[in-house]
Amino acid sequence: MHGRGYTPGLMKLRPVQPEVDFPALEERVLEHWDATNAFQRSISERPESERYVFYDGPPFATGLPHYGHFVASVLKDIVPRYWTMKGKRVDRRWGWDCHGLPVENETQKDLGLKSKADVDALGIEKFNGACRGIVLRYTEEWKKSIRRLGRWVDHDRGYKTMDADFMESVWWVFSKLWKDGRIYEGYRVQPVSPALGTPLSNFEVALGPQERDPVTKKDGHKRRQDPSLTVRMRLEDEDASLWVWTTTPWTLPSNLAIAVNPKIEYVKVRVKDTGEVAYVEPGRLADYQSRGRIGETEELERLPGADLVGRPYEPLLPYFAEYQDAVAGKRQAFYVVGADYVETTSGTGLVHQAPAFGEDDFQTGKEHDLPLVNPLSLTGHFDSSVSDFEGQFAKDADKAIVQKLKAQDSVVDQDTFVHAYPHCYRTGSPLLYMAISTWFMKVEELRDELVKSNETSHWVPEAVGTGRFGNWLAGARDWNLSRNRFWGTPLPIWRCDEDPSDMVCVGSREELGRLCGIDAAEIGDLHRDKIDGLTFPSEKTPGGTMRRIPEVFDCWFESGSMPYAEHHYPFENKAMVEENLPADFIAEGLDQTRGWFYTLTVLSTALFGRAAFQNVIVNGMVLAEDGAKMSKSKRNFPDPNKILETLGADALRIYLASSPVVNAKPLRFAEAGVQEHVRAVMLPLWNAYSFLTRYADVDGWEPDGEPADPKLNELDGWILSRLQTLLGDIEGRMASYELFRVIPALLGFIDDLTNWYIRRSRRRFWRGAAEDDGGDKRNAYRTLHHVLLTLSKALAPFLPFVSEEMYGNLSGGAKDSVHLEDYPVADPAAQDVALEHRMALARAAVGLGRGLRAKHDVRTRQPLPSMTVVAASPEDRSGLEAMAEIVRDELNVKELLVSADEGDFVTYSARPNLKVLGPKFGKQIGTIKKEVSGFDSEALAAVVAGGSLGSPSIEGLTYDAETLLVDRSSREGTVVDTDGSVTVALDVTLTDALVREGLARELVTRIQNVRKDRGLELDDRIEVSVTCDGALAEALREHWSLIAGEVLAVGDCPDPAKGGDGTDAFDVDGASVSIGVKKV
RNA sequence: GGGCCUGUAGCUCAGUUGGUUAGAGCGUUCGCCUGAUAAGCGAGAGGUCGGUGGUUCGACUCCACUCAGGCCCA
Repeated sequence: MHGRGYTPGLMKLRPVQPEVDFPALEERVLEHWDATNAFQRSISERPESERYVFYDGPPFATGLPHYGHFVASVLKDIVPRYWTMKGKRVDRRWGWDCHGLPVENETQKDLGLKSKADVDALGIEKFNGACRGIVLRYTEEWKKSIRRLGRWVDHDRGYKTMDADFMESVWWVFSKLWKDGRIYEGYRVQPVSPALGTPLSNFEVALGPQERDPVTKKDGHKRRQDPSLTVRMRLEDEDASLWVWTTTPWTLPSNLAIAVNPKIEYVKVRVKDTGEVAYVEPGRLADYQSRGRIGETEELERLPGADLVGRPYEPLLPYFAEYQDAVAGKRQAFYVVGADYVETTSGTGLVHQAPAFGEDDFQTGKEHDLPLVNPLSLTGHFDSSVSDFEGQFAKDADKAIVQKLKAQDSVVDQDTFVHAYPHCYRTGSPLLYMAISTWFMKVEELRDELVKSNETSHWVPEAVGTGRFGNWLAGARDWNLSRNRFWGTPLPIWRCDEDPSDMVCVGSREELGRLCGIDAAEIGDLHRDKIDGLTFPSEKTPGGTMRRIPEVFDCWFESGSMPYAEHHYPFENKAMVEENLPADFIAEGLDQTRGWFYTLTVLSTALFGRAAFQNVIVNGMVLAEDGAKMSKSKRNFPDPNKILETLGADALRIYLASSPVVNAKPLRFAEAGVQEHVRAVMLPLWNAYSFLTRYADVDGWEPDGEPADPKLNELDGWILSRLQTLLGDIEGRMASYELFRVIPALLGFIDDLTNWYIRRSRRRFWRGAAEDDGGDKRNAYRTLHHVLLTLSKALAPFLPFVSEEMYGNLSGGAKDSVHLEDYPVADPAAQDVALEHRMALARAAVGLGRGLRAKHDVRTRQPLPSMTVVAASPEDRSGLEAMAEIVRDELNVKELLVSADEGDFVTYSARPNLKVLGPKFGKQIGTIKKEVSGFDSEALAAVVAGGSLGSPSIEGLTYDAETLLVDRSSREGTVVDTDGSVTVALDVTLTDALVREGLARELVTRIQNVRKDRGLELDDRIEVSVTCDGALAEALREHWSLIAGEVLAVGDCPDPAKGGDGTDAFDVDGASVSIGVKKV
């Protein structure tokens, strides 16, 4: 990058300014990657024997990428980059999901097609051509955004589910299931949009018009008014009727049974006016009567529903009367059945059953072996079996049906009924529920194996795998995998037009060609428009012609086939695919639990008897900042591309990767959150990097390849040890795929590096070159260089851009890209736990000291005579003594005293340690609390010293260091503070000499500020003039050499009485001073 | 309607087998430090841990019910 090539090996560091434009830097890095072919090389330079298998879950390209895709993409980039640097060969191929209803809907809209019939009229070929045309219309935008995000993925060798090779593999998958006996044809009651002439998915039903119920205030389907008809069905074995209620008169021609609840009580009544005898549920009868729909009745008998079960009745309408006949000694239909679902909240308590037109009816029909009659086409028109209404639309036929029933005196009551009812999301017309022929995969029989193979997958978070997904597998139902649509992979079933049971499942183009007697090479595309016309003579049925059934696959079947189909398995790459099952890693959103995760698992288990993936990270949903769904119309979220352009991809990546969203929780996306990561991570990191390069430049230091000595200076040893600790943390967290725990560890390290290591080491770098420091400065450079270079590698998977920039400069271009490097391995031997501990003590002491200064209003520039640190353990005391220099310097005190006895500074109070005492003395805790609060400081001092106290009232209880928690508080009137493990006491006595030294430091700060204001370079030398008097003047004279050294002033002490060209005036503790600075 | 998840400071989130005074970051107030830093440090204010009831010596934590939101399924 930066337009120059790297010379491998060590070289002078390029000085880097603290001002930085991350987005511009990232653009340069992207160009560098392109120029060096870094992505391809990151794969090809790793051995084929070390494969790490990644599957990309394919998105639809019908919309633009949004934050949800970004989250998944960040995960799908970090993990493969990490394992690549760990030496693995990680192929990453992009995938596009091309089929499915969203695409068809979009196309229908574009072409102005309202219904399935319109599509038929246009022709499948044209329609599919249009679908193909729009599927990939946003791919360029996707490629651009994904590239800008820094995700490395191969688009050129990507797969599309509409490619003929992919589709052929899907055929193979299906044919394997077919051969294994896992496919069957069945019926399923589905919502049908008669206007579209097609069944709808539940998803589409939910898209339909919604409205709030005025009574229950709950959202639901749009409400509509339907006819409410109560009819009489005449019993065959008694001169009495069954009263039955329905809101869908058009289903009455298909009535085959009446359901009662065997457990509830019914009555037989005589209507006084008419003499009619009828059965009905008594509560419902009362309801009819209270509304004046039925006159007075006389109760004849009470009986449980179970007594009605089995009784035969006359068909209401004649169209399917043949099912009255007994077959094998059993009446086929037109009798009363028992069904637990029958309730008494509406109707008559007796429910009309048309098994083809309702889920409950269908299930009841299945249980009682009722026939399935459906006289309606998918467009809702009666066929010839219902001769009186043939050709009429079902809903339109309601009136005529009611007329006919009235004419034959079958109507008890006619009314209207308002209820929530699903409507078509595209045409607004009410949906019809009817049993449709569909193709199923047997999944229920596979449940145990599914659960077993899932146990071999590592889920992040774990609870999704065991809970949501595990439960779903355990209760899995057979998978309806056919759709009555056009743009999809056709089901490869050819069926004989003479004998529907004569079927052939085709598993390849070659097989189809052979059957049809054409050259397989002529069969290119496999979409419906190309293959529906291919027929062949039946082998089994003389004279029969085999034609393909019209259904296409549920597109989830295709995405679940992706591990095989992306490689055109088994037609190509057979051994490779089989060796690489299951995948090492996949990642998708929580919404895919029942989607991709499920279909991958089902197919892998059915085909190969194992899980499809070893590790999976599940991400949560990205919401808008207001907690609502991100919505284009509401404009409640910032443009993703704009975030990338203004704040940069690195910041966005770590914002997402460290948020709860990578642990399957919802994230409220906030631009301020991204900004915060620029501030908290990117800038400090950059400033540390800039610090090193600028000082190295000023000093003429160059990386010399020599390792830093951890023993020479505690600070160096400490940060080197902390680096190892960080690497160990990252290693563990990446091994368990807990990415959200990586960035916080990094934040802690960056804080240690910038706010302690560099802050404390500043003077070591600043020290004049001539000064003899025993190699301390050189060691500091070596240390910081090593830390930042190692960090650039460790951060590369997470912050691929800034780490590339840092690596390029710090390594002298050892490799073309940091992403071609090996990941730094944590070395436990290089950790110095004791050193980390004593540095933590020192930092605690410094923190307390700063707090005391603030509390007693003594600024840090004012030197103080001494501070005493008290620690109980000898190890801590010697540790603090070793850190005395650092603590003194940071706190600006002349002397650091370390003491074992805190008695002079603190008083003790105590609480019982409930965790220890609770289980043993449960009910006596109240007494114990009272006793313990009575102990005075001196008594407790004995406990602190290792002694013990007996309990006055409880037998067998002694209070000691284990059973008591001792609290410390500073003694009245002392300048003391404690955080429990460390106590510090600050001596705030001031002498005139100390005051003068403090003033000298004030002068240093003022002069430095003037330097900064004038824009002088770090190493510019200056002449200083100062005008002041009194104590300030004395301080100036007394400490001139110190001041001059700090501000890089040359010459003798200026005469404060003379002044000179002083222009910047300040107030120091009420005294005025003016300062002039001139570059020499 | 069913399954699962979430609800803790103004905001984003931690909170280990139940244990005492519920933490962090951001924001806010006051003070401090600063020639790497766009930063940093210290102190303060800010909480009925969604609600109700239960188990227990003790509940943010366990149980039941309930309210609100989310994902999926029906």
